[in-house]
Amino acid sequence: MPELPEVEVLVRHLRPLVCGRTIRAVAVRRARVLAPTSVGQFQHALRGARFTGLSRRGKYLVFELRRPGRRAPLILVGHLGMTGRMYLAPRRAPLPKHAAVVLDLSRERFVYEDSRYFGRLTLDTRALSRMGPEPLSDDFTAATFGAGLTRSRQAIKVKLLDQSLVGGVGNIYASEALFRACIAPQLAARKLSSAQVKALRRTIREVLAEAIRFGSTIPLHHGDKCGSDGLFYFGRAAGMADDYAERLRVYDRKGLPCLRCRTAIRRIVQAARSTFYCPVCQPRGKIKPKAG
DNA sequence: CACCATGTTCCTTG
DNA sequence: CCAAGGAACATGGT
Repeated sequence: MPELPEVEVLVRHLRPLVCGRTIRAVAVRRARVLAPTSVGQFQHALRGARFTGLSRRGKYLVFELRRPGRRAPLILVGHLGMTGRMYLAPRRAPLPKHAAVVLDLSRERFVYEDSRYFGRLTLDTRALSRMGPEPLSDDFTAATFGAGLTRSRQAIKVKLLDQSLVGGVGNIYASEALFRACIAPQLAARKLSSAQVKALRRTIREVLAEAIRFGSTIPLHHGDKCGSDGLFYFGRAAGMADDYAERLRVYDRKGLPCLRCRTAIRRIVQAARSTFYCPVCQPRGKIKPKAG
């Protein structure tokens, strides 16, 4: 359930639930998700610690904890990979098959499950410092963004995914932002005009902010049962309200008519990921003058 | 069996 | 040193 908006919604949901709670016991069922932190380091650091804050950076969750007798806060970094979920569950509830880390609080427990184990829950904070500015903050300027793009020959869609120029844009919203800005995903990053850079900066902020707003209106039911975790609405889950259909305008719409011009949406593969776009609204070359 | 999947990192090559 | 491309990671759904 990745991408920035889903993480933002999750962080807002979890913050009041975890803050103030103390970790009584730490169970690691899949050591890989802690890497490069070892199981021993992880358990030693977290046992007895109390959650004092939770924020988001790009697609990362940043937990802040305090330990008795220690001044400095402890930072715990989470990432959901492709299939991760984090939630509080009753202590007696059965653990899911792919529970990776379980933190015992007093009457409940914090569960991090991830069927593919691509996510992380670690003390290593290096990924945070490598990431570009927050797309919704004032740090994300057209000037900085444009300067970064100028140095890259990569296709703009691929460049957006590497997180270095702006943090938190994933595969779905990269296609969505490019569609709204009418920029072809194959266009080399350095070839964007300054008008296109400004437009893309604006549409990135727009699609992310809209998705957060939309996600905030959906009730979250995590934990056991209800196979539809409230956070999977960003995928192609069934039972979605109608406004959902309007949210994603190109992603996963291969062969369907473009909502702007009715041309069939195309799917291509870039850097081993699907990209969806409208060949008419997002032209690669110069826009030809209409020939009669 | 085939192909697809919301992500990141590491390795190789130029 | 840097940019770019591809494999790897691991599991489940269609």
